[in-house]
Amino acid sequence: MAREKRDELVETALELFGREGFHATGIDRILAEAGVAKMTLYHHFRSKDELILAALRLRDERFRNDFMRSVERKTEDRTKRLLAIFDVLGELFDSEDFRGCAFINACAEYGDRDSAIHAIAIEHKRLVFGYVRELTQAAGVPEPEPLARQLCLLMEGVIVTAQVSGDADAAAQARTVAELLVHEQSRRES
Amino acid sequence: MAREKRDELVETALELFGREGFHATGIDRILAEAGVAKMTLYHHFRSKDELILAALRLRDERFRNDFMRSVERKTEDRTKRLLAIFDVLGELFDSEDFRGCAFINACAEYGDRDSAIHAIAIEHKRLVFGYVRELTQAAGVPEPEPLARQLCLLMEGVIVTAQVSGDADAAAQARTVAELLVHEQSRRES
DNA sequence: CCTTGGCTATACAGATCTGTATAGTTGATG
DNA sequence: CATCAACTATACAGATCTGTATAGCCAAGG
Repeated sequence: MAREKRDELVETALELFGREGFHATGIDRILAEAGVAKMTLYHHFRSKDELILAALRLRDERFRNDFMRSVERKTEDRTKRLLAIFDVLGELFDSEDFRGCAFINACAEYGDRDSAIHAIAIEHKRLVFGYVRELTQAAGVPEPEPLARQLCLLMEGVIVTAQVSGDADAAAQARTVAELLVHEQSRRES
Repeated sequence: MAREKRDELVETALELFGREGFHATGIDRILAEAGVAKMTLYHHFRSKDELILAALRLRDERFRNDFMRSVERKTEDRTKRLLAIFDVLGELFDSEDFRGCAFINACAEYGDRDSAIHAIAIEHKRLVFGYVRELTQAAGVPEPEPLARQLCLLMEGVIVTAQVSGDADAAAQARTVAELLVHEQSRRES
């Protein structure tokens, strides 16, 4: 039972923070939407910042799971998976409530690098990079680390472009660049 | 004289919005820092949002001017200018008060696409893209438009990565990708 | 039955926010 | 000198924010 209200809060908070932003979303709004009393919130969390952190932790876990699963379901071919990354991102943008990367947005509002909120964003990006590097390694390219970094740069670019300019086609653009990068690596291999 | 106080306000606002964020920066803070009375602000601007818009307009103008000038000073070679983009960005990140792209950050806080603030961000990105397309056209590549889009994706990726993860080296990574893209185009040309 | 712990409801403290009202100051220009 | 416009100073309205204090409900488990 202890979990239910807490989870309700984090879930609602994540949605509202994503839709309206962190500062713009008041505690009261979250409580009303979640149907939870204020004292319950402060029983589970020390402050609003702690709730933000919990929401971002959930987002990190959920996003990475969904992302990995989606990429791996696209194809068994280890090389094609590197391109599937951008197909998965492209599908993400079709959702009408897409509001960009929650962690990039968090860094926009909490720019201080010492902030725990900013720190969790850094960690999220590090973990995503780790996964992409696993993919490049599995693909057996000669230089997996640099390729992973390049792909991550493209990913960030695609996400931001889709968010700001609403250009869902950006994913396809990035995919062609990724093809070139992968092709270049396999050329160097031979 | 009319301009001075107004300019002071916009200048201070731009700096504080960049450092702390838009919602997190109160009017009173801007007034104190600028040394201006509150009534003066509301004489020049109808609301805080109008001040934000003015600050972003200044930012757009200033950024694009600086950016274009910097790129063009790097080299006269029209093709190398496409790579110089990323050298210029890399230098930007060295500044310790670099807080990412003000327009990406604005979209994080004002996610609604109908918002005037979001709209000015879209316009900024459109103008930057226009400049990059001019560069690719001047370089005489066979497909200037797609190349410009790809370069812009990389630019966004670099900016965000430098902001979130503090990875100033990202610019160099992006540069190598750009080299490959440009090289590929000149190969297709022949 | 009775205690305990999670949850609710309400009220409030104290700060901060945007925006306004009012009255006074200053400085350039006719 | 007089006027006019920009600017200042102060106070305040009204909303909203985070966080706390207090008191009570309700259901599960010994």
